[in-house]
Amino acid sequence: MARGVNKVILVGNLGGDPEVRYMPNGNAVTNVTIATTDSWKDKQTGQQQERTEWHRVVFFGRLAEVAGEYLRKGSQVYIEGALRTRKWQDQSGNDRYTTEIVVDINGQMQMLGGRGGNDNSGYSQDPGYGMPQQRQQAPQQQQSMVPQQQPMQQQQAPQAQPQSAPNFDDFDDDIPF
Amino acid sequence: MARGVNKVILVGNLGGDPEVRYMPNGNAVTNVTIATTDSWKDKQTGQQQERTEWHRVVFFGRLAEVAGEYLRKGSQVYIEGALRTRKWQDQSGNDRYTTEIVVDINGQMQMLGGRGGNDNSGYSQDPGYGMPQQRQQAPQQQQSMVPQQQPMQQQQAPQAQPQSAPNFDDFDDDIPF
Amino acid sequence: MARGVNKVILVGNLGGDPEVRYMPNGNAVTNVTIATTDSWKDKQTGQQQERTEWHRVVFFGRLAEVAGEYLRKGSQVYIEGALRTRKWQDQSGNDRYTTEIVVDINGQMQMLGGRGGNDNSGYSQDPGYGMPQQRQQAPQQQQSMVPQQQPMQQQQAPQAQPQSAPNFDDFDDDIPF
Amino acid sequence: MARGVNKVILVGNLGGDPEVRYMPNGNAVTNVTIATTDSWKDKQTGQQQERTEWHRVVFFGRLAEVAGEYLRKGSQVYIEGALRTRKWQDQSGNDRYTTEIVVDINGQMQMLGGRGGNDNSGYSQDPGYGMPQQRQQAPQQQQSMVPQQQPMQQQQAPQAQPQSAPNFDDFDDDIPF
DNA sequence: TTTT
DNA sequence: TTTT
Repeated sequence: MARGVNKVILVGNLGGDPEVRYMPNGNAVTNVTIATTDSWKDKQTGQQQERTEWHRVVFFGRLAEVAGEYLRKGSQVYIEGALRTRKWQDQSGNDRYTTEIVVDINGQMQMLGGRGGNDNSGYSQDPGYGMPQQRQQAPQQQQSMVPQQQPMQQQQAPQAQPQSAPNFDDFDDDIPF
Repeated sequence: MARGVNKVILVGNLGGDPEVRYMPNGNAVTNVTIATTDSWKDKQTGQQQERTEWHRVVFFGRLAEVAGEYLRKGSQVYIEGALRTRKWQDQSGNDRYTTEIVVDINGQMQMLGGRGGNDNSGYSQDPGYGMPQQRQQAPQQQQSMVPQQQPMQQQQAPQAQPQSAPNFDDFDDDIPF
Repeated sequence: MARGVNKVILVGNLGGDPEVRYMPNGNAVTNVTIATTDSWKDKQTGQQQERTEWHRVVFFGRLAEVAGEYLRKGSQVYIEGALRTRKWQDQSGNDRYTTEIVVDINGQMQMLGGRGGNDNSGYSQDPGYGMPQQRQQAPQQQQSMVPQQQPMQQQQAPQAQPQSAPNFDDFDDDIPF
Repeated sequence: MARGVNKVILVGNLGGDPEVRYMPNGNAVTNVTIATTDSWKDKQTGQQQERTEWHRVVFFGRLAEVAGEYLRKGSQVYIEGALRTRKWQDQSGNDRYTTEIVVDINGQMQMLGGRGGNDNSGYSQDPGYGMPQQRQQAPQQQQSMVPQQQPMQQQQAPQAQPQSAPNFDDFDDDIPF
């Protein structure tokens, strides 16, 4: 069903809580950023160097639900997905491109470790891997309200592809990454 | 040597001949674009759909030499590398971001099949996998001249990191991808 | 759906034509062996060394059909699957273990290159990637007859798991690999 | 340097403490077993099914030292390596084959989570990821003594390959896996 | 047993 | 811009 292979494997930590949106058809789409850090010794100076790479990851389908429910800022996660570069227009009408890792039915997600990041629950107890973190309000209800009133396709309306990526309308400026 | 895993695996075809540059220290840096195509049947219409993804791949070190010498437009290739998002400024001074797959000493490259793409040599004979394609002029000499006169760091001069990505000063406009 | 990740990625060549069997329920199961070759320079002697690794690969489901139809001895292929070690008894009743790479609905298979291996058709023309190689008899009919008369589960009959591996009852001795 | 790709990626937990041996040249070789568990819903019965796969992993070089020092029974780990099937003789002189995942300079290892397994230190405090677990005696000294007096090749002496896997002389019988 |  |  494909000519070629397009595969990304990441193990890293979430830079913030997941952002869950709902498509008009009710399907969840969850965005996270994942940091991977590389360190090496500089050959010239002998100094230890470090570089953190931030990855935009978009979950679709069932994994979008799971990611939204179980992942939190700081969570360590294994993901497997595919690269996709989206074209969009900034407010001056210039074409911009953003590359994301799409994790859908063909991908995989594994929560790692037992300290599932920051649960923001006010007490430090680790609810544990495999045990859903309780939120004050059911995330499905709470979050599905907003995007249904204010659908995602807003900026990308003319494109209207089935698998189009969500907008990032909560970014302060036109630099999505 | 790393906190996390940042891995990309691609199997696809080159969209054009490799572009080999040389760093001031003589190291080669080779850029290619690789297409991967996904196809699926639309659930609504039952129509066969197709989407081609284009990936920017940057080879460093020994693989930069090999890629420049053996790969050609159309070549099928397996690569393994890491994602890196580079920040750069367009001519209006706005920050832009480009995501590439870096293939260096930690990565891998495998030429696939036996038809090593288009050799542009004027006759259709396939020189074969494992046999260097002769060019009119030795690539090392021809190409190493230019960047040594006009070094790559031009736009990124203030940064001067050992692992900084090459500039793309031959692009006609400010959209690198 | 899984605790952990169990993933194998191979690019190599088939050591022989695929062997297609059919389960009592009509599902195909296709076995191939794939060679991957590693070469390196011996640090002591400076000699070029080479080691070929042979991998048992078992396709299930749709990919079993595709592999049986399109792959041939010598075909270059990309596969992605999972490791599975099967326990079996040799004729002395001793436990033996065989490790295979299972490529099922969670896996992937990509035919590479354009020379799809040896087509055994008596002329050297390459039937081409994406064009089914014609056999003398329809493989489905021809091959589905035999296993239905003589089902695969023979030795493993008591287990009868849906995803149990095929027997290798056509091996001359008790060493399956 | 290779024809083909031979890559394994695992995320799982150690079934026991690592076993570190030292080659006559002083290089460490560390063996662990890693469990990955797959679960799925049986289509017939609707029952949740589970299958644990055990993988033999052999670390060489620097990662052998790191694995021996930081990993413990229960540790969650990401590894990337290559498949290798070793031939050996059981006590009846019959050929046997064991498939392992070799993690050497070309591979990768990442400790996951923060609870680095059981540290056997008598108190439950987690020494933390990235902080070496102190042993009563320096592992290098303690362990390098024994294998130098009693080299690894013992059972496999006739083979004496540089990269031969260590014996598992603490297994009760001749079934290495 | 493959391939280059 | 590639490939089938």
